[in-house]
Amino acid sequence: MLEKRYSPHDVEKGKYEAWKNKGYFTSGDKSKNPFSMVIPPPNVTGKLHLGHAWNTTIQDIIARYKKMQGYDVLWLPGMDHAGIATQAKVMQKLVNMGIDVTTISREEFLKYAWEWKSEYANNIHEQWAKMGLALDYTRERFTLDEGLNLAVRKVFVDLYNKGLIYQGERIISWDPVQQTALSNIEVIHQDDEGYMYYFKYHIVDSDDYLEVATTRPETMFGDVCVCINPKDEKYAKYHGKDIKVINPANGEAIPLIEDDYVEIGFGTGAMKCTPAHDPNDFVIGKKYGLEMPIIFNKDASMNEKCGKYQGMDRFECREALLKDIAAKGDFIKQEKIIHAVGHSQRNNCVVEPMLSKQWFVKMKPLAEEAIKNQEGEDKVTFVPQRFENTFLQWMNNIEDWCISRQLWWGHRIPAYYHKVTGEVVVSMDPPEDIENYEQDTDVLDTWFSSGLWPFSTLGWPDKTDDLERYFPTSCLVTAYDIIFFWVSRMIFQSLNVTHRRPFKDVVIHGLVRDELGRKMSKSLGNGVDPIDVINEYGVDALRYFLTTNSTPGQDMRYSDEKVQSSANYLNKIWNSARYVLSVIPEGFKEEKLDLSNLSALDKWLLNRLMITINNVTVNMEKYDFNAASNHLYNFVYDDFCSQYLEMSKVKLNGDDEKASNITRTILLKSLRTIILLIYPYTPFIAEELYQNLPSHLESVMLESYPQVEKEFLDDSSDDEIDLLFSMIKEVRNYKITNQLSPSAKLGISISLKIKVSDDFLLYLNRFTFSNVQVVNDTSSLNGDMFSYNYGSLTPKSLTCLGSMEWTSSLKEVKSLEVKRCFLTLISYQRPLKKRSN
RNA sequence: GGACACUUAGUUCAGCGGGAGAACGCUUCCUUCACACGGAAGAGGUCACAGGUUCGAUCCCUGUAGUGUCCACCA
Repeated sequence: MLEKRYSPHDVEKGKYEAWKNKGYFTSGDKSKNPFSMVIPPPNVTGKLHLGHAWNTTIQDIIARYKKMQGYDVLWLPGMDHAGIATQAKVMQKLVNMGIDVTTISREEFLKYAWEWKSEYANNIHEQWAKMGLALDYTRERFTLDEGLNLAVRKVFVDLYNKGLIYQGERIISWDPVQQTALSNIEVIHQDDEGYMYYFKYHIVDSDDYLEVATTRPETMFGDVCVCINPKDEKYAKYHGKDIKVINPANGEAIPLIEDDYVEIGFGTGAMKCTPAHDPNDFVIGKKYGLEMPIIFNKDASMNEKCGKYQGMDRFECREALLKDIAAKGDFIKQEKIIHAVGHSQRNNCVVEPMLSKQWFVKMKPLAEEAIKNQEGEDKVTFVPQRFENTFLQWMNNIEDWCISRQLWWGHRIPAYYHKVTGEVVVSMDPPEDIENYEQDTDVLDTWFSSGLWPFSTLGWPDKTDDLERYFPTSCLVTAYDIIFFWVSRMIFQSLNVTHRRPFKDVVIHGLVRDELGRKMSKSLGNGVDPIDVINEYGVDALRYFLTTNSTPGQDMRYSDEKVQSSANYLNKIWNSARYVLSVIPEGFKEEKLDLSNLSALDKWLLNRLMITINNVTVNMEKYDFNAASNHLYNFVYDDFCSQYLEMSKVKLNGDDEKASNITRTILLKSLRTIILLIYPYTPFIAEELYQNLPSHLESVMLESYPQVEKEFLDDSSDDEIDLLFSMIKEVRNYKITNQLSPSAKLGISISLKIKVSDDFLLYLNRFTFSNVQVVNDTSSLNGDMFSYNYGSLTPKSLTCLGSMEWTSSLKEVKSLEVKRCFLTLISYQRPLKKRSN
């Protein structure tokens, strides 16, 4: 027997372990068609947040739904080593432990990092369990495990041999805090307040000077020339002459170069050129074969090329330099500006463009392949579709990908340098005479290995059964903010390596924001811990809230009230189940239902039920969980609880045994269907209620998804039932607006223009507390006319369905003066479309 | 500078060529035996603005304004 109140924590207890131990999460039933997903591997850096909860719940719904549909579902779990983020956290931890991280060896550090990993992996496992995720743990992977390392090495070597990976000296974004190179998309451009500083660059052997502006005066130590446009009339007197100017930072004479690159009329028209610290200047430097002095140390302090400023932090140096130049009279002015400044995605420090030797992936050929693939049969379907544009736009404008990182935590680059000759060997395995070589000390960008995730986790490069069976995967679920980082990389890596798309569908969702619509962040302290929400409202309520409160691809606001409201809905289902089960006697035999033995109300309800199954299924197939759940919600509240369930009491209290048993059968059938339809969203309460059904399997997880039974798609009773509900509502409204008690007894005469069943009067009397009589001729009645419409289409289909008269035989009424009146019910036929979609 | 999204009830959001909806909040009534985490009946919206297409537009098109996000090397 169910408790009166739905108590989530009692319901949740023990179920996850039971499912898991029974092996319900394990894939591999070869008698079924496969359906596969890989989880977006969370970083092993911390706790899972609401975004993870949302992301994984969507996948869990899909997994459970597909399982019910008879698929062999593989949902593969795993975690990401998250190079920079994890290394930073582990380093911090070591500092806190009092360990000197400046002297620690690579091996020692990695030992600590692996300890960290196993600790955080545990946390994540616990959270997955709390969320109720049907993950196949027998296939769990880690982006840094041995199998994946093999895949990474293979891909690296293949790309290198194809000429798609190269080592080169180029301007990259340098993170001076982590002291590593970053890829372009790991740099976030923020509009920061800054200054444009104007300086005098004196012309050698002249009193004249050029006015040159910069936002980064400290880079002047790396200036190798000043550029003007050869057509700029402002500088006509310098054209074609061999002129040198004095760099006010260090007094060195540098050439004045004329190049079209400089835009006439922009700024002062004269541009300082620092090839090692600016991507544009780098191009000019290359063009003219200029020197490219690097002026920063790895931590972005000034190096030995900066004279007395050596050792200063770059920003300190800026201030000091400004003062010194001003003292010499060569500082003209400064203007406040707002400009885009690159920050590290990980630690928000200002990144420094810097010339550096790194490994790159040549992107053009890979991008072209990915773009072309979207035109063919094997394309990746984006849901919602508009995100395909986001993807294509990025692929169309992509630059080469810097993949080397100056870190320890990651896949080490399989390149070996000969100690004597300097020869570079790139190979899966170390050279046989390894003692003569040194392996590259860098590791790969984390996203390089996660880009292989959909096939590396299935055993690639080996031709495994899993790979054969589950790849390409069916579906991938992720938020829009990592389309560039991950989705697109999986697509081009997969196409290049396996010549197949990595997944058929990619379902994109938004971000969770706080109640005020702000991003949740540590610095704002507005994050919500899913575990807290679960402790307060239960995991099913959280899951239901997360997956039913936004449109695909849109952001969502977290709201305690909405989680509460979800819990209330579950309580509603709980109590409707309690009622249904309470009216089913021990050993009850279900009646065989067919249209001939059903009442108008029964037919109406079953029709609604079938339409609901259809609507839910259609939307589940579209990954529109909000729409799907709304259809079920409306059925549960309106059709089932408010109408059928209330009215069932009339039959069940009557003496028609057969009719009662049919009613019981329909109640059970509806309840069972509701449980099965809600189950993918809220598996815990569904399992609990399911176990209380008179007949059931070992677990709801073994059930099949409800199917539309066409014989019950019958709307022939809809007019009668709609009329009945309308009349009841109208009478109740009449009582309230006339300040009558709800149970006031009215005498009502009605004249009906459609044929109704015997039950009609029975229900009307019972639910209006009235004594209704049918009259054929309304002309003898007098009183006020009320008009009531429901639905509408065209005036042509207007049908007069009935009218009723009130009589004032009242008891216990507040106002005894009740007018005699007619209530005329007018019906337009509703458009069929509205009923069935 | 490009691109995308958003603007609908007091609030948060669905919907989308023909009926304007949900949740929460609000009003009135009801503790009748599934549920007060409830029930019944309501109030509340020129669906941002302006044009256009259409028999008909909240929905399609164009433009305007505002909001948000992403992308972009301009000194």
